[in-house]
Amino acid sequence: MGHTGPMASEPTLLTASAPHDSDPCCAPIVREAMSAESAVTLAVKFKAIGDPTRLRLLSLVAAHEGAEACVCDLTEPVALSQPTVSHHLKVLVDAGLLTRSKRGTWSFYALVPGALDDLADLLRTPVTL
Amino acid sequence: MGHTGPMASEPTLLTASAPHDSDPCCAPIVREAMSAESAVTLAVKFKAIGDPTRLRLLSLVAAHEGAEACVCDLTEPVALSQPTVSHHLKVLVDAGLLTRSKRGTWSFYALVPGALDDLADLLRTPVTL
DNA sequence: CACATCCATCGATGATCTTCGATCCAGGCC
DNA sequence: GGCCTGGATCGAAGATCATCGATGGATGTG
Repeated sequence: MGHTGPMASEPTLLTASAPHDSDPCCAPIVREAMSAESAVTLAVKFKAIGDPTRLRLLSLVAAHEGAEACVCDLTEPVALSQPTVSHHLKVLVDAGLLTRSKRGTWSFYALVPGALDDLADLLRTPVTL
Repeated sequence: MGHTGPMASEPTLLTASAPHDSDPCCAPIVREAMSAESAVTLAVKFKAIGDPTRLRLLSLVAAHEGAEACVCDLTEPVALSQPTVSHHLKVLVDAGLLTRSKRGTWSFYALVPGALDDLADLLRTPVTL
């Protein structure tokens, strides 16, 4: 589906700022630390885990036997209907955080290896302020 | 404001799963790796950075001179109105990611030290699967 | 073949969110 | 005091989202 890239070109959240200006406020230049496109791409991923249900689904999948789970494993713990769970799983797949593999009648969802770690790296502040 | 806690009691996203069951699907028990309350609390933080505008605001504040910025510094880079920028900043403050300090007429926003790193730690997978 | 199970997709509905102009409050300045 | 500026708050409009029941496709079973 084209979502398994290691998002190599993603800049870190905080790039170094250049020392500048001396006014107390409203400096004419404000260097844009993050491009608008990168923000959109990144926001999709963070928005995917910015929902309690999807956060629990992610956790349930990872904690499940074999680090994968099918939809029928997840509907009961989150107490939501099957279409709703399928919808949330699709969001997570589209965000590149989960993979779907069909075996027989079942669809098994599993964590994309390193996807969460990549997100974690982007949140790291480069220097302790 | 009560948002500067190090969220010590927050469990990691992925707790160890107990080996169990042998059916291919629909195991009767699925241990809940993350409580519903933790998911809600965490989702608030991730939802806060799950928006392109807020992601850029966070980045702009961090990259700004002195690692702080006022509203008038941010409206132009994100090309949004002042009320909208104030709203987004409030969301970030409520999520515990930014602090607001009023000096004179201006409100200066700055990163909460360690807040992003705490989020990053929660995303880390405990064991490489 | 007939039937059951698992699941994705399709509207629809109600809630939440984003954005704005208008307004109001607080400080600084004449 | 009067005036200006920075910013928070207040509705309101439009968009997006979460959730569901209903449906249909795909696979396995009798």
